[in-house]
Amino acid sequence: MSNKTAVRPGRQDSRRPLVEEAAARLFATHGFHGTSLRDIAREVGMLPGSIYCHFASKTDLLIAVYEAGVNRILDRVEQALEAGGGPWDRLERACRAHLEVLLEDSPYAKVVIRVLPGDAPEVAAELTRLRDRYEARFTALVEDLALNRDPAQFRLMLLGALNWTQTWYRPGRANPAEIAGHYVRLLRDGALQEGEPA
Amino acid sequence: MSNKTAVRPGRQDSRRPLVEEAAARLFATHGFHGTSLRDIAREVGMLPGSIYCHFASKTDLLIAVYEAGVNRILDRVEQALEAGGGPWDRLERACRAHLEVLLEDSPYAKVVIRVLPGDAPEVAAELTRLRDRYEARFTALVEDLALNRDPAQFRLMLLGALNWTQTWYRPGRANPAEIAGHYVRLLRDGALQEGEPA
DNA sequence: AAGACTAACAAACGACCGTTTGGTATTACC
DNA sequence: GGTAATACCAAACGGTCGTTTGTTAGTCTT
Repeated sequence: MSNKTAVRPGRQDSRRPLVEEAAARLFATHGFHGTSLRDIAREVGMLPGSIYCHFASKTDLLIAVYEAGVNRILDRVEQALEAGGGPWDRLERACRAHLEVLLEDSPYAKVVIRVLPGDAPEVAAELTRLRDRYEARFTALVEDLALNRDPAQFRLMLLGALNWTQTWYRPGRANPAEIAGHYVRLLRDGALQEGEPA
Repeated sequence: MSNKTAVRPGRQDSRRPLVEEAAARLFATHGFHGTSLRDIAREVGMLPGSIYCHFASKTDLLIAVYEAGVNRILDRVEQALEAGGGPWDRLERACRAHLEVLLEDSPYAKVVIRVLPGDAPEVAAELTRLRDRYEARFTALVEDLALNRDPAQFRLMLLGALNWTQTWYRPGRANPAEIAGHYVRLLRDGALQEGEPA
């Protein structure tokens, strides 16, 4: 009776990525405390205890998702910046990439924005460190604008507005490209310069 | 042995406000799922079951806190608008009031921003309705600006940036008045008009 | 082919969860 | 002063939580 081989894949961590992805999806939609290991296990069709074959604890799983999320945002933004261009163009493309991965592509990215470091106090410092890796990239982009003053407030305002989109965004209305365009244009020119005067 | 009267206040709901306030504080810092009724009860020195003398369920308690939070933000903003002024001045004062109550004064307000309606699916519609009460007030303020286009994106960007401050704000750095001033000025004039050219 | 290794199961652990029940002491009302 | 109402205690309910333990079945190495 050997016609049912490959049911158990054995050594190669085959289902680890599946666990991670299910966790990302559930953390993104229900939050960290709102998701149980049993929910995650059910999603990939295994038992709760089996998760510990791949992750030492629930918070370890969160860290893995968090890190993957930051990497995905960074990769996507880096890729969007390869085309070069002026500092304002580059900033807008970075914002567009940020919103695309956050709102449409990746539940991993959603977790980075949705789950606060304080949700897992024991690893809060680690999560903050991961978040800061991305914020640093954004700081550099804003510095390139060579603003006369308050680049920090500029950065905080833009990043805050971008991240908050997750609470109201629904597919079908304004898309990430349009939102990024609006936001960067507003910050650059101001609302008083927008559009043609009637 | 009647020299210890007034230990039990009896009929008048004396400790109900205490329960509500403790819940607001804990929901604000640890989130809805991260706070147990036992945590709340311990904070006010009573037993978990006793909370049900005042609230029918944990989600009912959340609704009460949520409603109080929205009312506090609305009251504070309304009060800040009494002084009149031009539409841009009024908007800045509203933002300042919003940030003051959110960042410094009231854990109730923090809950409205921190806790997402989806955290309590059974009452999500009710929580969204409460949130919308405030957003509507803000929409009116933006309409008064008579912008040429995209008042919706303008409102979403400003409100998003304001609400996100809760994730990075620490007392001692920029205060609410300064943040509101920066944000509104940026949105009105744009970063290119900021400061004196070197 | 034998042994080391590991993904996963099966089952349980103690702790904690939101909630309920019943009793008790205090207060307000007629 | 008797009675109803209430704020709270005391204790438990069933359920779920993150996690652990022991075992089984398959793969990889040699």
